[in-house]
Amino acid sequence: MIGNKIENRLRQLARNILKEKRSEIKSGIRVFLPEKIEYGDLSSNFLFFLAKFINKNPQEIFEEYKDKIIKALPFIGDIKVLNGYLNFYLNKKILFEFYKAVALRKFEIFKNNIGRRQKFIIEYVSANPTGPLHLGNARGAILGDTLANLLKLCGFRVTKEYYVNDRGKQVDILLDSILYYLNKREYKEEYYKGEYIKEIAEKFKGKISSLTETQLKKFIVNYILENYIKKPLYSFGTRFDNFYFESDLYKKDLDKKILKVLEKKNLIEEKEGALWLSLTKLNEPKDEVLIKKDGEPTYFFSDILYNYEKLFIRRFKYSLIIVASDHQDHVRRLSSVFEKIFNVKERNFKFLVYQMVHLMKENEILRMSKRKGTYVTLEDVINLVNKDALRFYFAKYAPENTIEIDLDILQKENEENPVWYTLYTYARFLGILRKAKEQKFILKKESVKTNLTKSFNYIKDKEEYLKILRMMTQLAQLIQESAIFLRPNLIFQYFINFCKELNSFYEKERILEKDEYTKLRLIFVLGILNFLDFLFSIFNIKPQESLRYLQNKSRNQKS
RNA sequence: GCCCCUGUAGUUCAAUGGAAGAACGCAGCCCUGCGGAGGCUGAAAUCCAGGUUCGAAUCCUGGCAGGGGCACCA
Repeated sequence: MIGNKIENRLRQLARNILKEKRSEIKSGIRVFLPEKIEYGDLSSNFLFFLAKFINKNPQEIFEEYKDKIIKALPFIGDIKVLNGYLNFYLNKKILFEFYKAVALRKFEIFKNNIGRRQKFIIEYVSANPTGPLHLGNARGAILGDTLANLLKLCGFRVTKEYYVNDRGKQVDILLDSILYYLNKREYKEEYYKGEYIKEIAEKFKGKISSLTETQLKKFIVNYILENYIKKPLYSFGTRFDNFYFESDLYKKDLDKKILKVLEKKNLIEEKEGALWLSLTKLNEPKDEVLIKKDGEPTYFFSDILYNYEKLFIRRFKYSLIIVASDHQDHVRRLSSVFEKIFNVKERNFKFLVYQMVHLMKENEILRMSKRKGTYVTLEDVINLVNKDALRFYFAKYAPENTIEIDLDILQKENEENPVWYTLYTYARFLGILRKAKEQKFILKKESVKTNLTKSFNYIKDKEEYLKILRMMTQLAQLIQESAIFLRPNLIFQYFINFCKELNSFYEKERILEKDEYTKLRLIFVLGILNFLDFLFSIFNIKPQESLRYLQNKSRNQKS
């Protein structure tokens, strides 16, 4: 990736100039995307960094080392200084590489290799199999999907996993809730309510007497997993590589092994009939129960086993767990366990805590609770609004921000939702190809290949065309940045800005003209459409060929 | 009480210590058009007070305001 190449060369040059400060150079000198494309295709803080150690301002430093900088970066193109930034403009050779790539759908050009084929497990959603998924889970799903896609583009071997808590007290309560419905239990406040309990009770009514409780629980959990979790996830566009069951952790004596390890480290204590992990010895505010006095392991203990299994048995080099902020403290303690007891480095065991999704109703937060049966399921919401609209709506937010959506507004969401803008842009450019076809301009793959160079030579000095192409090249850098910082919302921002440029281009430049260059311009359009396909795919969205869906949606709104 | 997250145009959001950027709304302009559900132009913002820094929306300290968490639940 070109940004990394520049970064390495600049760091090398800094080492030559400064003759020391090695560690600071590595983290201090960076290449990044400039605020505006007018500033360049890529930028660096190189001069600011040197200014710290050399008593001169960035401009003077540039004058002094200009030749060396140019010599270090012979492959790049123009190098300019503005406001102390070093700005790079890619040369035509590099631009042509990108041009060729998008026209021929060779999206590898946007990849990088910081992952070096290492195994990366990303765990997300992982909602309890005690009821339907709700809207908040969808935020985790879109974050996980998008980050998984980005990490793959960075060369990691990614496994997407859903952890199923199929044992423990909540599952016991689930079974009791169903038995209560069938008049086999006394009422308790804690029982789950909601239509699905009735449905499952009716479904399993006949089998109750012939099955053990353990078997029943297994059936029920699987039923919920299939119908109330996997099904809405699939229609939302989320696929997992693996569903890992908590109960499987206790089949290989891993629990005994881990307990022994902890005992050896003198971190186990018996208090009030339960087995405790002495986290206070590791400077944590409180201890944690591992085995309850009834002999059952806690969720926390299972999580230690589960993540130990990920890192040391399945040998994932990197683990990322995406959770909502109501798990923030749990996750912090877990991280502390792995760093302090198992010596796992922070960068190998990462967490992304995203803030809650609040459903607003008349300016008040609608509190969602599975037990009370007062929640809006993901399925309900994607029946109301287009799932891509919902995906895009969530994709806009940085993870650490709370999302507040009014259901009424979400229902009305049509042209106000940015996804319509991107789809509209796509449709406009697709319209050009369709019109071309009507006028007997048919682009064959062979013809694209043979005319690529001509097409590039035609567009390469035209400002409007060039701006679009240059923006496309920036995606390579952006993919790496948004993956490293776990911020898929950066891609969203870029997407909207890119569409804005496309519409501006569309107004200014005509493609289908009565001259001999139409074919050359059509190749450019083809590249744009391919590129948009690629952008949509990062969000697991497939662009639609027409906007008919949207028109129906607006009509529905009126009726 | 303790811990975590957030406070940016009228509104909803963005910005790894580096050049505050969009969308919706608002004002003006552009329809004999490759899809006007567009485009162009403009007005408009970093909660308050200190500090660190060549440089702070971003880091630190103290306020103020909102959200989340502090179970032998998951």
